[in-house]
Amino acid sequence: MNNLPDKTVERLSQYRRSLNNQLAKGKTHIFSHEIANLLHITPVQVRRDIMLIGYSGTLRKGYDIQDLVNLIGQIIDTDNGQNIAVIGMGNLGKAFIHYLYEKRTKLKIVAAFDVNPDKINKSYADVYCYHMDQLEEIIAKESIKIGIITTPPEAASELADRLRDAGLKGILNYTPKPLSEREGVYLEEYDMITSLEKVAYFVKNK
Amino acid sequence: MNNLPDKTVERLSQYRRSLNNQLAKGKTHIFSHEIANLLHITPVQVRRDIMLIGYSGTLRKGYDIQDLVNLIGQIIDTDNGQNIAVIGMGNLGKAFIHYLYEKRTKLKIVAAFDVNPDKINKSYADVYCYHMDQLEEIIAKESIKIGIITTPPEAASELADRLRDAGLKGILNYTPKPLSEREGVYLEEYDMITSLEKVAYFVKNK
DNA sequence: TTAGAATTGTTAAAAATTTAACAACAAATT
DNA sequence: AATTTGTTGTTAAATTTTTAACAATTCTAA
Repeated sequence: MNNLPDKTVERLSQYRRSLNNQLAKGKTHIFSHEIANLLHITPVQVRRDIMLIGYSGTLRKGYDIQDLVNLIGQIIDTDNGQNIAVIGMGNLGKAFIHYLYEKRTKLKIVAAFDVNPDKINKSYADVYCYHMDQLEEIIAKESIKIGIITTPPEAASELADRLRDAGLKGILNYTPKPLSEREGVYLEEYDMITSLEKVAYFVKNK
Repeated sequence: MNNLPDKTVERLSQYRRSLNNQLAKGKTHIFSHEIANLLHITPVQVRRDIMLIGYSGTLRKGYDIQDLVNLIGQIIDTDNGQNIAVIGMGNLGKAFIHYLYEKRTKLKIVAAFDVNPDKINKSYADVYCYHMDQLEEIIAKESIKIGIITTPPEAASELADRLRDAGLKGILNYTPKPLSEREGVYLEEYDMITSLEKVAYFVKNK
């Protein structure tokens, strides 16, 4: 199950969350068009994605939600979960920590880093904040594999080097300054202003 | 200039920011491969995007950065800018406000809303926070056209209705619960956990 | 002054992603 | 029992997005 299209991977994550919500409501089965409505995509796309991961529903009864959730978990989670660090304990860093707090997910934020003494040596939503100097030490100790960079943009590039050298395998860069690729590190960029400007453009032109 | 591909629109926003950085460094011209390096995409893609917006560079001299910035502005900005509201003054809402603070952009966050008395009737980075009850009133007064929803997910759907009824044309939904489409409102969803899970998947499988 | 190198603009090809079409079949209805 | 309806799984078509290829042109240097 290692050749899924990028877009399918993104949707699997979304399917799982919606499906978990449905489970919580006591639903046990769901049709492709119901999933599609939840995420406002098309039913075909849902069926196709589900086909790609090799799951089969029951005709006229739909998909067993629990089974599907489990299978998606097998595909996108690792067995023991993955440990994550947040670098930069600003609003955005806190937002991430808060987001994952108490969520049933295999992804676990196990450390935060900052340089501001007001933030260091305290916990926020059970995540302890260390001084940036301890980056390498804590990454090794906690076997952290993924880092979320939420510092000011000037710091990002040097940090990415340190993270790579410390053995991280994935970086999610939330600063507006794009990073260059580093061998052996999967890099995902996200820029909040781009999203906003995209909305602004389509508001203007549609 | 109203039929640009989605992906091109996203990149234009990124080009502009990088180009402004270069301007600030005193550079006046830039080659397609330089832009490409800054954003780690290919030079062809840069040239193609620039072709699509109808700009021409000078052979062997590259693109005039200021001209290009101006043109991108004409395309993705509106003449008088667009007013934006942040709904939900949590970490994420604050992160957005902070992000846009003092940036030279036509997008302006002119109001924030919350229900928490600790947050209401105060300013954060020059953005005043109102009680949610005043939503319609302030949207009308400030002619706000775009809303960023950063509340807890339970509140999102009802809010989207109120925003639509109040005349908003674009919604950026940052809560993990996808909204359904509303006639006449451009909707962009973004989910932080999806980004993370995507990174986790590719870390696992590559 | 000619040859070589660098760079744009654009058409065409390739790759990725989405959508359509429909056969297969289970359940519900007549 | 036959017909209709609803739903999946999948192949094929369509669309969108990216990449390749290269002619045209300008600059540099021999």
